[in-house]
Amino acid sequence: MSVYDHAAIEARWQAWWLEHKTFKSEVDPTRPKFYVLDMFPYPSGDGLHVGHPEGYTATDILSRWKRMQGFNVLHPMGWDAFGLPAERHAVRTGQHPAEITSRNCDNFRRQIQSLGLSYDWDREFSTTDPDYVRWTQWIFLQLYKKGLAYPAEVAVNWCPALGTVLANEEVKDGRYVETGDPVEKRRMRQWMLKITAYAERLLVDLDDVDWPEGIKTMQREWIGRSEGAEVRFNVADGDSDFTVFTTRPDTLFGATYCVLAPEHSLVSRIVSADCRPAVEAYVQAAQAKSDVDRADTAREKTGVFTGAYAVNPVDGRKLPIWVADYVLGGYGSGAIMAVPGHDQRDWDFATAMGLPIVEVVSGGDVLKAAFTDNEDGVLVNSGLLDGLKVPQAKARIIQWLQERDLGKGVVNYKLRDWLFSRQRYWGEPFPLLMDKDGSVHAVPEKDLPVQLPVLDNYKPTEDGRPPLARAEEWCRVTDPHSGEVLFRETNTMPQWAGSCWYYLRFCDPRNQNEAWSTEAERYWMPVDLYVGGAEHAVLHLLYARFWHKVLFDLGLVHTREPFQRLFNQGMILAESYRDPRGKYLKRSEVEREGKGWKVASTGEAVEAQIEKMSKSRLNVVNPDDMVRQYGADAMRLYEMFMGPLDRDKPWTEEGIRGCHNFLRRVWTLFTEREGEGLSQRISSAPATPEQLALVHRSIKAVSQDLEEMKFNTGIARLMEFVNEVMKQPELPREVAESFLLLLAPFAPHLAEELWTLLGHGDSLAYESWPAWDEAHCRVSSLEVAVQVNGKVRATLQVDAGLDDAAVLALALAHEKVTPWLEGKSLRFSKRVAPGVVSLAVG
RNA sequence: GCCGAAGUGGCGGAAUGGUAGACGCGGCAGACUCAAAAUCUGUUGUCCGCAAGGACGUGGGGGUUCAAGUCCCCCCUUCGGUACCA
Repeated sequence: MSVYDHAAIEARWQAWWLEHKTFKSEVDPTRPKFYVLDMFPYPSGDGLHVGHPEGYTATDILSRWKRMQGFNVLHPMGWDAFGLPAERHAVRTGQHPAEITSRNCDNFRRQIQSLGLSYDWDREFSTTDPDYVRWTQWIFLQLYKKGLAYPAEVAVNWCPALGTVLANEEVKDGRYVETGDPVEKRRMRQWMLKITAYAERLLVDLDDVDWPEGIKTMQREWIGRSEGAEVRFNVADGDSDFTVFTTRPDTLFGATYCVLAPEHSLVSRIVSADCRPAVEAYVQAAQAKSDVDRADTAREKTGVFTGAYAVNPVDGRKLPIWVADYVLGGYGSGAIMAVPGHDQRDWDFATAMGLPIVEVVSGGDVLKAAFTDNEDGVLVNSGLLDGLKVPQAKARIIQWLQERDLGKGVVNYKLRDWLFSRQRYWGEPFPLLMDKDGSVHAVPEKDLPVQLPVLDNYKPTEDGRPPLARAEEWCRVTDPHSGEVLFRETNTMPQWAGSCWYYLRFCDPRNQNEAWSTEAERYWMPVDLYVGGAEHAVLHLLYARFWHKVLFDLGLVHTREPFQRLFNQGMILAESYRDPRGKYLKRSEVEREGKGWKVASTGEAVEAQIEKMSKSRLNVVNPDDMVRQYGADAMRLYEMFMGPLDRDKPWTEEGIRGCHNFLRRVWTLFTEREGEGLSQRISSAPATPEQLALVHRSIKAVSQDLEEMKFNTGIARLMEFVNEVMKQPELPREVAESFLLLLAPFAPHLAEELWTLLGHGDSLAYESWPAWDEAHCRVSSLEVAVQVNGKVRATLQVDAGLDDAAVLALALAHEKVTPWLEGKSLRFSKRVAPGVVSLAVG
């Protein structure tokens, strides 16, 4: 008997697939398409860890399965290769980021190919390829021409540690989400994309995609639509006014003061002389306050009176105007009317400052807390609104305001425009030129791509301008027509740019004349299944949807949404070990001691915990090691066998060993005999009814599990099949072949090898997926459990053809059942399922 | 605080309202072996019992049902997301 030599088998088939371009796909209108896409990786210098291939394996299994079902499968892979790590490396070493990137891509490709993933490698590209950058810039120009890209002097999130600005979405609690570096506010001229123009469609079209509800909810909350009204307030004894946004215009009679955000432009104009020092101090302090501090909702509310009053448009009452930082400058109009009776924040503020609280919606006790019910509450103390319920009162007052031109119903969004420029080197240059007056000129499309200049230093300039400003020659361009000297934009695009449209380029990646052909886009799009981590729930997925909608409006794509179905795989976790001082230890430095762990060299007790894999925790598992020891097929199998794809799961080496054992059992099943070749167990005899039942049930179960992406239970079915046939002396050829086809998507190398051993000359990649026949799934006899008052008291073996009445009679007469019925009256008796009889006595 | 997901053996996990724990890991026993490893076979929720068998058991508490891990109500814990958005 030969041994299962996974290394040789896997090398042979990987070479065969590459050489024969087995997984090359082309537009073919005669066949149905299936576009299955992985979120492409940033090729870091560390290479893959075993978390990456989880999603890749799942999509690969589906790709292989869909091919066997006759689909024309588009399954591409590429590299999201612009980004900061390569740039930092370049700053340190002086090497060009492109060199580093290209090395990393080679490594990622090697690792991915070593897993036998069936990508169409003819479609591979990197977002940093000039050929790709050209079209990224081209799309940017389309946005620019539509007025969706504009420069603005804005308060930005400046990260001193990185020397660049960040998008709102990249900052949380005043820190950069990736590194935790603090972020501060600065005013700078930046390029913005008008994503807010698409807020409503980005929200509404979520209804039409098959995404996890959680992700949809996160996007909806990020967009943050709220319906309300804008109301204009005049400042008493002056000629200025300001507008507030409120979702509760019905409570207008309950407003007892107004608040302006510290940033509000009106503050300095209306402040009274005696209040001015206090207000100016407060505004300054608010500006100096870090985002971390301002984001702290638990802290006491603060604010100062301006000395000015606003006039409530509904009743002419004078309301004091305050400045407080609980009102945000960037949302709505940066000003509110405060209704402490019915808004908890206003209530807190009013209580702290001794401002009056008035009840205008009955149902609560506004002395104790704000009453915020907005459905059944009835308006009081509100003139024309008295007696109305909240929804009716809202409609009524909006109408009243509109008739008098004092306000109007509006919809507001939390979503802000997308800050789209970065002060970095390793990104796409903007295809834009500035003249002396500061007017912007688009680079003609024929001159794209605008390539990055070569620099000898990738740091920002001494005076804080982006690295591209170092390339003085590159920056100066002479207009061929006017002879005028123009200056290039020295900001670059954020890393999100490249990933906003790569799924479209994959449809037609070698097109030299356009970003993609209509033919390819119409055939392949939309992406039928998109698999990746949930960490991109808002950022990438919102940005890509935005670009896609712009492209849709331009007639360049034919679907409203790019990703029809989205699936988020869970995280792969791993055990990590810390000594009593909290220092992390490698797996090789610790050993088992009873139920716990100890340091191998010193015997000191060690704390073990399951955590996210990371370099700093010393618990990263490298797929190269796993492939070497157990093989790519075992690696793939284990990634899927660990548990449901969407859950977080801990990696254990025992687990992958188990999957390796299973594959070795399969190998043994087919090859066990003296010498080489096929096992004598494989027979030409026809399958018995029992064998047919086994194989047809397996086909059915595996097919249904694949349909639902339940890979773990699908693999369990394959294991059950092998456990069963291992007990039998013969394995009919037809049964063996069906099994190999079921195994093929999961463990393709071994399946190919054994397929060949059975005498087939070609790859099984395009063999038909086996079909099951319900008639064969049936068995001649089955077990029936008999429950008495919900507890199983007996099981009987009955002929499958027996009718319910007969089975019931057998159950009632069974010797283990009768004692439970004695002296009781039968209240319920029924065969409630093929395998269950339920009896109730009392 | 709010939104979302999840709590099942020693571990990863399985289970259209119908025999809880499939499948795998780990453990135990046996076969093979001079021996070990590998492999194969059996066994393995907990408690009581020699056994037959019984009781208990899916985070906790109620409820619906002939029947609840699954459906309903309340609560606890963990993990993600979000946070003064008027």
